Amino acid sequence: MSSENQFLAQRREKAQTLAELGVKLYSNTFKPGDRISDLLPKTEQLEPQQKEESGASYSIAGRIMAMRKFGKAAFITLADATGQMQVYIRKDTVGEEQFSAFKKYDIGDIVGARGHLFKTKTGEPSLHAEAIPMVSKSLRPMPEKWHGLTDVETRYRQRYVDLLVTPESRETFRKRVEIIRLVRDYLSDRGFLEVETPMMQPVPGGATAKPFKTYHNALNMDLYLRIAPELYLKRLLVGGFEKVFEINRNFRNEGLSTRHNPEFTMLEFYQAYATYDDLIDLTEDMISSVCQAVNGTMKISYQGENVDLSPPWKRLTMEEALIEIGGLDPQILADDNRIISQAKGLGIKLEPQAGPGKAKTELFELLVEEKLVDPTFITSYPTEVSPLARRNEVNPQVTDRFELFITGREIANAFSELNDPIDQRERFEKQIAERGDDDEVHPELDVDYLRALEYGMPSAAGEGIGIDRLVMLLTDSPSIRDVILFPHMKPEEKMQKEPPIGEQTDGD
RNA sequence: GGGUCGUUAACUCAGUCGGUAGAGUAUCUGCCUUUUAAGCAGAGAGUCGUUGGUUCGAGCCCAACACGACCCA
Repeated sequence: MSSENQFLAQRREKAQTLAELGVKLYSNTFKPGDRISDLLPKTEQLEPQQKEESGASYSIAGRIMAMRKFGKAAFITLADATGQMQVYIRKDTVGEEQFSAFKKYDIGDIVGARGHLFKTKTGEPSLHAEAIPMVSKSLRPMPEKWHGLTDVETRYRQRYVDLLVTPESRETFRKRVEIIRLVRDYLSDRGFLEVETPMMQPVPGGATAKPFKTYHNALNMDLYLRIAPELYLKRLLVGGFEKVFEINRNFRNEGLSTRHNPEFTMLEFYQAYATYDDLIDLTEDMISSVCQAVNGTMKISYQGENVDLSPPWKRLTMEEALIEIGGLDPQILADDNRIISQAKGLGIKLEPQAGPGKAKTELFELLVEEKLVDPTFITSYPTEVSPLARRNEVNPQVTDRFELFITGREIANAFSELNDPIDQRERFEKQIAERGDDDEVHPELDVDYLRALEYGMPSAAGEGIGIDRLVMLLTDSPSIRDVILFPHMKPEEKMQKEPPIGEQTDGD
């Protein structure tokens, strides 16, 4: 017998034995009437060794997480979606036939249990089973009960196992669901319409990033997985919807890291007749209230660092941040040439066409970003690095834009939208001229978007929030892979060699 | 793309100076009708990530590759 298959073979043999005893291995007739989280409170009044007076019968279903077998009795720990409960099985209760079948049950099997409630000698709430039907036979061993699954590679690749044995992981993904629901409700309650715009786009726009390319056979055309929904959402403002949002996937064909997955979830929302100032207030209120709802507090800890999300949040212009936090000399900042040479002097590589705005932004990323632990809005981004944002009326070198930083990371990016079609066309063309030779980024003029603007888009402000990063923050997760159920991984080599389960390769 | 670290039983991990591969859990057998990391006795389980190299001899030394983690770009 090959060692690789020792456990698989043993379990298949047991399954075979059970089948011969007349046990259905994959029955769909058992329907649990109760949830474990509902039963546990019913045992609260009971004394040790006391059974529930009514003697009422309950039924639950779940996975066997642990077994403590005796000769003619056993305790098993059963887990359903709501919690865990101990089930007591004894030969003289379930009968000889069922008990001998039960002896072949394994940790990992999904079973039903029907019986009455009681507390054991030690006060453990338990269900005394009168029946313990098999629901689904497991053919693979579960990870060790005490240490659980700590190998991160296995946790990411086999998330189903991780979720089974890692309560923290289940908790993180439950929180993720709740965070998204709260954000959705927050915006819906304020009159935003949730919409869906194309994920496959002929011209990928709305951000500077490398897109994934695909091909539509019937239409005989290239398409790109979207890098942002922005340009479509703003078309909807042209169409007369005044508040819209979308929560969905964006795709960027770039490197992977603890903060980057090739597909990630983005919230974008747009509000007509609003400016970026209005979105500062909304963002502060939304994120802090979501945190309060999910964590019960606004004072959280992220990877050992204390973060206070209580409003109001700090607001600084980029130049103020460079001076106050980055320690930059205001006189250098005021001089275009000196700011560029300062950036180069600190080892920042600037492309030849890069101007002072780019240099300031790079200096900000180097000197300031990681120091912004408590939430901070940074405003007055250089026009040079903000191709879609509206210029400031007083100082056209900067835009009416902010980014929100928490724990040194960008969480949100927002601006008053550019709705002058002439200005927009010029900025696109300039961008393309600068990026024209960069096939990977694939800059292209979105003429339909410009046509839409020419019909007239109301003044508006829009914002994007990286949902994965927000979830990381609110669940204290160090890696984006901890908040994405199935993060992208290279295929594992051995999966190509491993024969499918049930295929007998040994010759006995 | 570069650097550092890791990969040993199903899981969690040891493995000394290069000299026959170890433990706990899990599994199997026996005993055991209130245990809870149940217990007691016994047993089985390994392509040491892969491929080469050095060596009388490699889990250990060297090289390349694969996958992963972290840091950097």
